[in-house]
Amino acid sequence: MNDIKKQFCNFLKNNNLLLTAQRECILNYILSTSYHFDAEQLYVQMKSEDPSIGRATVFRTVKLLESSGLIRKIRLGKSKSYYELTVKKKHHEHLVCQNCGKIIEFIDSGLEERIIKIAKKNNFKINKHAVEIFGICEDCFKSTKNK
Amino acid sequence: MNDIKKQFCNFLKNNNLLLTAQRECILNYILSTSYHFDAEQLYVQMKSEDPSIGRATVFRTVKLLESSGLIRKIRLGKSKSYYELTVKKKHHEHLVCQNCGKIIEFIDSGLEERIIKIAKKNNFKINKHAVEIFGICEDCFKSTKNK
DNA sequence: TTTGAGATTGATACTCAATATCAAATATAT
DNA sequence: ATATATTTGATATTGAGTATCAATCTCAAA
Ligand SMILES: [Zn+2]
Ligand SMILES: [Zn+2]
Ligand SMILES: [Zn+2]
Ligand SMILES: [Zn+2]
Repeated sequence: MNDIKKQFCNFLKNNNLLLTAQRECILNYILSTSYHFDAEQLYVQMKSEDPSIGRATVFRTVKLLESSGLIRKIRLGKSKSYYELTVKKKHHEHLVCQNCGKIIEFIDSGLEERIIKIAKKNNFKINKHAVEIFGICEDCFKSTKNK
Repeated sequence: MNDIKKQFCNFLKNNNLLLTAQRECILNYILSTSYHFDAEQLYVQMKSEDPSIGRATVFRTVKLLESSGLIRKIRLGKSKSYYELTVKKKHHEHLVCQNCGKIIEFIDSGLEERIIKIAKKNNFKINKHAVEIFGICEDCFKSTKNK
């Protein structure tokens, strides 16, 4: 069993929860993909692997995975929640193209430091933060100009 | 008619829309308050002033006001959308206490500059951005420690 | 190995926020 | 007045997520 799975098992044990077949199956799947996903689309995927799995179970497991810290919720400007692994990839934020929907990830330590400073200045015990930038990506901008 | 109202009227004219009694009434109300609100709570308020107003009209008008740039959408970590005036107050971001729900507004020009730089570096034509910091406020943290 | 308390499941119904539909009412231009 | 376009409110519908609950599973203790 790899480290990430162990981490989830520990989380489960610490909370008197069990590692069930469904939970393991979902964990395996999200570890195998490494991009943004939402609970409904994860349900459809899991359903195709095991038609007996229920929607509620998938939604519940996504919550558990978020509580465990293995995934984090992102919004991407939509009404539903998206999620991404917090492990296997550095912490980053997102640029969202309002024209084509493309998501560009970026890492900016200056930005992260500023956020920590702001929290400190306000005596705020920071837990998480969300930074999202919306606009028009380079490709979309170019193709608009060409018209 | 004040400047802000004129701005909304221009927006309406430019889009072949009319300034109706309902729209004016809603505009007046949000100009008179200067804090975060959501569409449903605005509807309840407007209903109390004019019981004949419909929910759909309020939700539609909130959208119009957002398109016009007079208000902007913020999330505050909830599933519903909140809004706030973009005029009469400097652009700011939010700290959200996950314990008591308190919202702390802050202005940080360094943060704003970084965001603009990041967009530029990615050749991204920035339109808007969202920065929200979640955690525990000073008061909540103190009262936790005292236990 | 049984037993039983507690955890988990999937089906279903439900909530909540927001949107779509549409006929009636308003406004505007001629 | 008449034709055209916009807006309205009631209602139904969607979309995302949660609550309920009887049936099932797990596992430690007897
Ligand atoms: Zn694009
Ligand atoms: Zn990402
Ligand atoms: Zn607090
Ligand atoms: Zn604010």
